[in-house]
Amino acid sequence: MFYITTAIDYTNGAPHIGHAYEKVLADVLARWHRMCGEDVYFLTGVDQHGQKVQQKAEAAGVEPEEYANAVMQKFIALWDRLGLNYDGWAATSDKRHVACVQKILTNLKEKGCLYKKAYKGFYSVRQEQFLTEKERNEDGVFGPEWGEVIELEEENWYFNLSQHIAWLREFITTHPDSVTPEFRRQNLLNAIERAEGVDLCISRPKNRLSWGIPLPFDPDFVTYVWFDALVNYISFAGYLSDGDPTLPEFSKLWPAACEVIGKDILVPAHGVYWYCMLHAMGFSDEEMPKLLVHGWLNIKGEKMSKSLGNIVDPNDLCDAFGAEALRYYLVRDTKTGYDSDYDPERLKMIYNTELANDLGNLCNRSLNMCKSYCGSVVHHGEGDDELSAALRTSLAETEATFASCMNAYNTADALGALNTHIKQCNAYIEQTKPFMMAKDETQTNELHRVLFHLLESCAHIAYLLSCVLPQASARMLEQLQVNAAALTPQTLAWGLLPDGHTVQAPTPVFPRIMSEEEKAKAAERAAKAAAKAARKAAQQG
RNA sequence: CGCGGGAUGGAGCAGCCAGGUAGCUCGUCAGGCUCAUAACCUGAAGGCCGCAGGUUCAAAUCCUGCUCCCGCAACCA
Repeated sequence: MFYITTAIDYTNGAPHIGHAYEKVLADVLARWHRMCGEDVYFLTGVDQHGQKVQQKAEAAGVEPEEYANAVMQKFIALWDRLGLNYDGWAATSDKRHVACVQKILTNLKEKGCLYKKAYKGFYSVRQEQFLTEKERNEDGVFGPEWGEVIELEEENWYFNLSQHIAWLREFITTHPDSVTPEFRRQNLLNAIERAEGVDLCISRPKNRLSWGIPLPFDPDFVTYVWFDALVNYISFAGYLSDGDPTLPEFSKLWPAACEVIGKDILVPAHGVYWYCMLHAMGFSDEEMPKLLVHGWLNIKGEKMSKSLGNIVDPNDLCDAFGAEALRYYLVRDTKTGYDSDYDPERLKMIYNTELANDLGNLCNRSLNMCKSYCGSVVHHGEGDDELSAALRTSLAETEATFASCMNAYNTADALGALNTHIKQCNAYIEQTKPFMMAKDETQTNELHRVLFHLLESCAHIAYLLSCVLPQASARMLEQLQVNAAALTPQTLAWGLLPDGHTVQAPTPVFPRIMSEEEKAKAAERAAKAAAKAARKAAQQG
């Protein structure tokens, strides 16, 4: 079982391209493992509780639940548009989740992991949190970013996080695959050193915050939003569900093979709180989830933020370039784990070169030659030649590289490998010149062999791309008349197209995206080439 | 000495862990082709691999020092 989750998005604002990146990455990985014949469960959702949602709702004059659900619809609509194929939807106001969180809290209290104590300190009304000495600025005062700061004494419930830190350090140290990439794991280890000796406050007084899950043993409090949100990975996997038929069977899913999160919520939320929560619940080292930590998409080197006003709406990109172009860009032009720069010019460039010019054009010209020269019937042809043998070797190597990269979450290099083979196919056409062979009846056999090699390559590529471009892939396979339902990357072998197989006439799957200016420039270049050809013809004549 | 990421031809990146002719994509220039989505193929120009030392027969790669950029308060993946 490959159980993959994403961070659940906070419903206090509309989704942006960063949200889309994480979900597309997870969807691509989920689809890949599904292709490989594994049982896959892909969970994503939204984090609805907490102070900020309550505040936004108050400002909008609606109930928090209504507000959270309205924002949730924006996320769902975007995920639909981007073709996310998730199996479970984790919305934290879901009754099943609430029940699970409360059971966990009850269990932890019975185990003695929770305690109530009074805390007196400086409290930021705006940020709704107690401040520590670290929050003081150089002048020894709390800066204006905290708004009004008052001294407050308050009782709250605490989770004995500090009791688990020694175990956590040992676990992370001895489990190199717990956090990917490696340098993020080092970040976490550094953070653990600093996290010592502090317990986690897991409650908020109801008079301050009502939009949350009530503590089952103390009705004056609701659960701290992180303690609530992190539980989604197990609550929606069926943990403590008493066989609820609307939820999966927990023992089949857990532990998660891959929890996809952003770099900002590794420390302390996932790397410290979550692992320690699970440890407190009684999960063993072998039952800990693995974290895949991705970087951020920056805008021209700057962090994307509401305050800078450089937020990118994925819906606009879908309008301009199409959802699949965006999917391809997000997993092709980012190195998983590291920050990348978002640049719409690059999105267009990559789409035009790799999908339109290289792959789309390859499929189109190959199918077109098959139609014109062979009545759209694929013949294997007798014998062999060096160029064709090299092409088959290239394809086999490409498929191996693609698989190993995808298994290592390295989507960029997986797609890069495919593109390299696509380029080789285009070069193979120039080298073998099937369009010349078609004019010579004695070369029919060679022509058949070349076209078969091209179309067979197209079929393999289209199939492998289905985890990134499900719709475009389906259209290519349709034109190639290949049923990919029973295929797996492991059993993918030469000969998908049987001798005598009939394909369809081509229709471009990836039309080029060009502005009027670019069209004019291209026309100018074409005119120049035509003039040159004419001049040459005149010279020869 | 707070932590971490980065600095490689015009742009974006790989190579560094396991030293040995500096690679990829885009762009530019020239040539070729005509099956194709004004697409494709070939070739060329363009880099003292941030700076300074050191180790070595040999350093983008290892070591030391330094400079610069970006994150680490909030909005926020």
